[in-house]
Amino acid sequence: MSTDLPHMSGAPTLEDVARVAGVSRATVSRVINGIRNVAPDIQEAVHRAIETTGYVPNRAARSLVTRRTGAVALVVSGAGDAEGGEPFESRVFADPFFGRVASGVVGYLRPRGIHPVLMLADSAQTRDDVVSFLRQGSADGALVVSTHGEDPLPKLLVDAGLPAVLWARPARPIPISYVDLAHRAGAALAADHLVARGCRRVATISGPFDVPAAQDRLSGFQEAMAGHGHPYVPAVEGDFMPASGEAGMHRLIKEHPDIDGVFAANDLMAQGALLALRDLGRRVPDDVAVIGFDDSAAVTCRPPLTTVRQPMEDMAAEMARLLLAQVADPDFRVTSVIVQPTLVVRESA
Amino acid sequence: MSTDLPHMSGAPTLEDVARVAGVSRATVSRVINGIRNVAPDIQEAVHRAIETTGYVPNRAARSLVTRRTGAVALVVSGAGDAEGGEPFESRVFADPFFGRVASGVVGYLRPRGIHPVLMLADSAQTRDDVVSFLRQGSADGALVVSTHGEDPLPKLLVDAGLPAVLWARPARPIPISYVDLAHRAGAALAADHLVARGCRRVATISGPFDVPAAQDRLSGFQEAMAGHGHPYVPAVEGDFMPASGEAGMHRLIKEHPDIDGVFAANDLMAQGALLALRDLGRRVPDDVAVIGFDDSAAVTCRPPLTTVRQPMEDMAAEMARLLLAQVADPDFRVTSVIVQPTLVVRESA
DNA sequence: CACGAGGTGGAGAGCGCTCTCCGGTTCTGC
DNA sequence: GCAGAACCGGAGAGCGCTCTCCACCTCGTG
Repeated sequence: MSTDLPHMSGAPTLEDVARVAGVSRATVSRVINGIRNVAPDIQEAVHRAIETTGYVPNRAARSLVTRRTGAVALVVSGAGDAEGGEPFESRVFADPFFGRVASGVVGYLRPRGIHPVLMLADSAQTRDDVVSFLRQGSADGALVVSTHGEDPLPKLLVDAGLPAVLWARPARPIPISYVDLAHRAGAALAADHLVARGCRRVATISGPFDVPAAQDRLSGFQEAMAGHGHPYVPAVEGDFMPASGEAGMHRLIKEHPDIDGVFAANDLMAQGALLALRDLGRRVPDDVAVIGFDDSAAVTCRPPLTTVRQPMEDMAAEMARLLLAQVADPDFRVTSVIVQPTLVVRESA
Repeated sequence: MSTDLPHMSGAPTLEDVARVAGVSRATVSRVINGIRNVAPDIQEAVHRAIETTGYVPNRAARSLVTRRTGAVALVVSGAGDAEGGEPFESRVFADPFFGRVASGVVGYLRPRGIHPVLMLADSAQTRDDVVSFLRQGSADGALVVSTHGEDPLPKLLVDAGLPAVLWARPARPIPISYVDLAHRAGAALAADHLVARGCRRVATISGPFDVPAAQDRLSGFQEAMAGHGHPYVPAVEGDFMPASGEAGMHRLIKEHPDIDGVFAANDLMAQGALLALRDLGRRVPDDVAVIGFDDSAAVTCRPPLTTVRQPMEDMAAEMARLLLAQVADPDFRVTSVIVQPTLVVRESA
């Protein structure tokens, strides 16, 4: 249907549209970008010409001059040398956490016509790749989700002066925007609920101590319990995976057989804990109440998990919003957003 | 450390490197792209100049002339108007299926320095966006995962002459490359195993009838069972989600209380079926043997699921490989790859 | 020693777009 | 009725890169 122009090779360009519409390149550009006023009849002619030629602006040419790409990098950054030996990408994408973050990012970006470029950084080499990618002008900025607090990527980005927004507060203070959850407040919610429920012997399965969020959830929980008159809370360290929750639960019950309440630092570990409790013949929540964190895997558990909800999609969208603001205005100052969690009561506690 | 050049504004360009190295732009370009011979000492000088200037080639400028971007679109295409009302992106990214495909794609693309751009197409508008995106030259081709067989996107892509590779054979024949699993053979594997195990009353929980893969798994299973002397296999339709597996299992047991073997068209539904069987007090695998499909959620089930393994990561990598071949050589003919599944025996059957 | 072949670096023409000027036209106000 | 402002379209200079020519130089060969 776009064969009206007989002797044109390749994709139509602005020049072609201009010729068909009988105006100059500049005018077509103005119409397309809606910049300045253009007489209505000329606009009409240009639109018709675009229609007949099937013109689509060339992104490379455009971003060569505008210095904008309309793309952002969505980077998952962490260590690739896990014991499992499983490739980093497998672990990342298998994690429902990543899925929800991606969902929130895409939900915000898509209506704005911008798309995320998926990147993984799990080594010095790949971290440099991310920096190069941005410096090349392949994307306007980066949304970074680090799996470890000590991740060096954020600093590299800051040093290179590249727009970036982090998921979660970095372990060391860096002048960079981030979005995070009030983990301590969330953990306190869990503590309050367990105590209100009448639990007297409460323990916790923590996340890895080198993850700031895990630290906060642990200390927040311990503090809140102390406030309720329980200065000592047995704790075991997990790795946020179901198996570690299961193992942790077994250990806790072995060392403290009279436990009647458990707070797991995420739903996956809570799910593992549930499995362990069933194996041990303990009823949930009657014998042991269980509370998770994140509200990620909560409904697929048996019984459905009471959990501290982390609105990941909203937080991810907020990251995207901050990044775009930063890209649009280089003087945009570093801003951090702390989101409040809520307790979702289901059956496990 | 790159302040050696006092009066340079913005990022260093080829020109800057050339000046520092005392050669021409063309020579620097040749060194960077490794094209033609350049005298060793000059190469050395150029590399040093790149080092001191901190030069990174501008991607837009490069792709403007090469007509290559070094990016591919990873498109999830489906219907956005689900009953759930949940946004499309949430459902897509929550699905471990997508995670594994993404993992395979990234695993293949990353070592080659190319990155996938995440796109969702769930309406006529967004499908056009994908086509425009490619026509703009924002990506060199598309990897398309359709959630429904009748998805119109593949045809749009073919009509526009854009390089694309599909996950799974499209419902209507289209001249486009795809990678698919031998679903019927996989279902037969499940049938053989159930029969060999001694199951006499076998039923199946199918996927949505409008998904070609679900049809194939169903008919492949029925055919294989017929071959084993079981011409009639009770079947209920699910939607690949755990809840539908649970409901389906309840229905099957109600209508056929003596069932001793079940084949679910994916692991998620098998997981639901397991839940239902526990609620009903049936032991797995002693009373009822259960086989899933995909090997996606199999290990987190209780008991661990015997399942038909679909090597999704390998298949996704194969898609990427085909796409790059097609991008590199426009005359590359349409190729389809059919992957053979294997049976993974765990505890549930 | 002359001449052609082969190898190597430079000059310069674009790739398709945006955006700053500039010149011409139409309004406005006194 | 005219100066000045406001408006609007065109010309043209790049954005940073690749790549085709072309010029030059060094050999090898008859």
